[in-house]
Amino acid sequence: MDTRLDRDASNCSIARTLEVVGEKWTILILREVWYGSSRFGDFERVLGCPRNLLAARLRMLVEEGILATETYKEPGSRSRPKYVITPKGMDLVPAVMGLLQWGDRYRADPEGPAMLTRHRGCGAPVDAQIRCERGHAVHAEDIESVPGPAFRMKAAE
Amino acid sequence: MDTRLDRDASNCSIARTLEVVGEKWTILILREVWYGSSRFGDFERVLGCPRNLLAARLRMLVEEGILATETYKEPGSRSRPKYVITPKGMDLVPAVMGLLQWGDRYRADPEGPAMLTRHRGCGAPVDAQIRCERGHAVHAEDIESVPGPAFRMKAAE
DNA sequence: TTGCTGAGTATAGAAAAGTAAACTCATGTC
DNA sequence: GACATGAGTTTACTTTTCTATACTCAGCAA
Repeated sequence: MDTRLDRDASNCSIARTLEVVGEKWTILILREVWYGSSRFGDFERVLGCPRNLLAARLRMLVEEGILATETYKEPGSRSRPKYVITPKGMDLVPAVMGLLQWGDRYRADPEGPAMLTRHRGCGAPVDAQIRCERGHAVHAEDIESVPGPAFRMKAAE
Repeated sequence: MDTRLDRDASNCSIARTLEVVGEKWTILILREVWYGSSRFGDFERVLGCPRNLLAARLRMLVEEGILATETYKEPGSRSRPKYVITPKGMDLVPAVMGLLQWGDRYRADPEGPAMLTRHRGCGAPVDAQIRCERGHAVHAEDIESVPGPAFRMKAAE
């Protein structure tokens, strides 16, 4: 007899996001798209990712609507596919900025980061931060997590 | 002969962060810590994660300084270890908030999210966003990535 | 018509993760 | 002293993921 009064952790937005972007290479592919890559060969060369995994990840990202395919044509060659980011993909930027920022703080080279991110136009460095709807900057310790509409408990076994 | 004039992608803060938190279960363990779990048995029960992997991930998170061990004592039992988050671990919150937010937007149940995050005290919902040092809210499209102090090109092969 | 190129597919082997169960170890209760 | 408990470790096996390399395929060019 075992009364498990635990929160049902399968019903979680973090876990569900990780189902899409949690596999190896996926976030690094997106990073390369942000940095300007768009072709199969670009990703392969810069990332050193195996071709079959690269093909599988790109296919999945397109199916999920995070990337979309377009075509390009080099003079003297036939049309080939390229990959561009969609608005749904752009919405992953805050999460990846958070990872970037943590790495810059705790795992960068002694000289500093390899890439800097700036606000285009104003030129000032950018960072990911947490704000509440009223515009206050929120410290991580001041975030309160409360059950939402889809909150469920685990079934007893 | 192969002149690779590619950016050296190994020297990247995103990739380095993923080396620490990119394995399966790691971020979910941190989520449980934020939601209040601290004991080996809590994680095992709520996550359904295999014990050997759980032990390995906890050990790694402690080695990295993201979690720390303390002891607790139930009356009538001996002291046992528990896991608490460190400031270095709290600095991962913006990244995980970004993942949570994306999942809430694109992969939540029809009724809505399972958990809501609020600013303690003011009570307003919080979200991860990108700002520049001058305080402007920055759209993902307006982020410019430029080479930083540790920028390197790949060696030609 | 032979070769070249970019974008894949196919396949085989290695590594990691998942599953399940047994075992250890310290200490507190009966 | 015998047993219970939480926090692991160990072992054995299956499945999935990762890596590396070879192969295919379409169209352009010589």
